[in-house]
Amino acid sequence: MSTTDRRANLRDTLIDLARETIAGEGTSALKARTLAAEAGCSVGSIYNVFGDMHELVMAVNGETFRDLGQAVTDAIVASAATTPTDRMITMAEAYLAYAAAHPQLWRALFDVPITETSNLPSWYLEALDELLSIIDAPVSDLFPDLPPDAVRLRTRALFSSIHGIVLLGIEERISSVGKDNISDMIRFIVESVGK
Amino acid sequence: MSTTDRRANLRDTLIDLARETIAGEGTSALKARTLAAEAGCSVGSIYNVFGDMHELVMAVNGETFRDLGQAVTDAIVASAATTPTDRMITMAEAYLAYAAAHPQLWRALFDVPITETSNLPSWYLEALDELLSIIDAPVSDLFPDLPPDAVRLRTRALFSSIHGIVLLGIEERISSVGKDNISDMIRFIVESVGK
DNA sequence: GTAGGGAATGAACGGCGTTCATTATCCGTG
DNA sequence: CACGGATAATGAACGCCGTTCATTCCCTAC
Repeated sequence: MSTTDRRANLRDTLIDLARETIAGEGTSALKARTLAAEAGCSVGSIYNVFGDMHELVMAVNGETFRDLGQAVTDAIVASAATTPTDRMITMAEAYLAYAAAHPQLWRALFDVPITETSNLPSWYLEALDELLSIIDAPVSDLFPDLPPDAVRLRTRALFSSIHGIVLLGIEERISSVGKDNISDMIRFIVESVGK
Repeated sequence: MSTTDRRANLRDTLIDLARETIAGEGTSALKARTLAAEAGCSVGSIYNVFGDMHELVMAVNGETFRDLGQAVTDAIVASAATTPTDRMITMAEAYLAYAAAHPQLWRALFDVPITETSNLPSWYLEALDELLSIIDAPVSDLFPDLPPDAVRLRTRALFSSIHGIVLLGIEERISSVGKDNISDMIRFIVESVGK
């Protein structure tokens, strides 16, 4: 095995272990020394692969984004939903299901520091853009006369709304709101938009 | 001045200084040593007043919550909005305005760790509850036949939606979405709900 | 076999929140 | 006023963190 291969191997190993830790105990539980011990390498080796720990989290997030997009797409393909509203509901429910199934990984997606948008990797905005473009389809069907920018604005509004409902819903799931309630809230908003 | 008074004074001083730091550079910029130097006391004294730094942030958040609620209430009182929909829009715009004016203080409200809901102070949930009860009024007017629980669920959905739009909108304000766009998204959602 | 260079190493650094033995201060009592 | 016990203030020290870098190791090309 060549040097390059081993390096790529270590990269994959680190990402896998990091994802496991994040999924189980959250981003803040990810420690360089612990990770190095788990991976069977030194702390320094981590920094030969990633510039810093944050970059590693972002690498995990990249894969999480792909998974999430796939989950939403799969849900649409698998469903028999026909009307734009039904399709939007299906997507939103898939989003909720993913967040509920992998709360810590999902949370890590939006835990990135936001001091400067410029230091967000470009693929990050592109990944979100891709997610939005999936939702564009039913929104566009719902408002066939609108130009693409206007459709995208409504898509953004809809996605942000669902995101907010899921976010606040999941965070205080003990207090009052159960998963059924979150579902009801999602349907209320989406159905309101879909006439 | 009695011991108790000075202690209360120190408490207020620390909260004020902490708010200044958080408002200017964010929660993560709040350091015990720096704060002690600014307040003219030792690091240990901070821990005589607050159990830990997190508790201090929560104290700041408590006042921020009051401010925010007041801002929303003031907006309603000042406006000539009559229809439920107009009143909801007024509230949502006030929420956006507050978040835009004090982004770091507003963000700190939702940066609390969420491992256990039980360790969230009860006044925290009550403060959010109070905010929701303000919004209940127009929602109840809009759906006069609904029982209080159902109204509250729709209120929650609406608030969460606006929150999500403001959250994602403010975070990437450089990239694409301007404040006007955020306003448009808010109106789109609220007006959809308001028929 | 060997020289060169990139990769691996882990001790060390600086910064953090938090603790706690020590010191200073207050206040009710004799 | 004097004194003693409780209470508050202090900041050095502790443990943990991410990150660095002088050193060592090992692979590869000649």
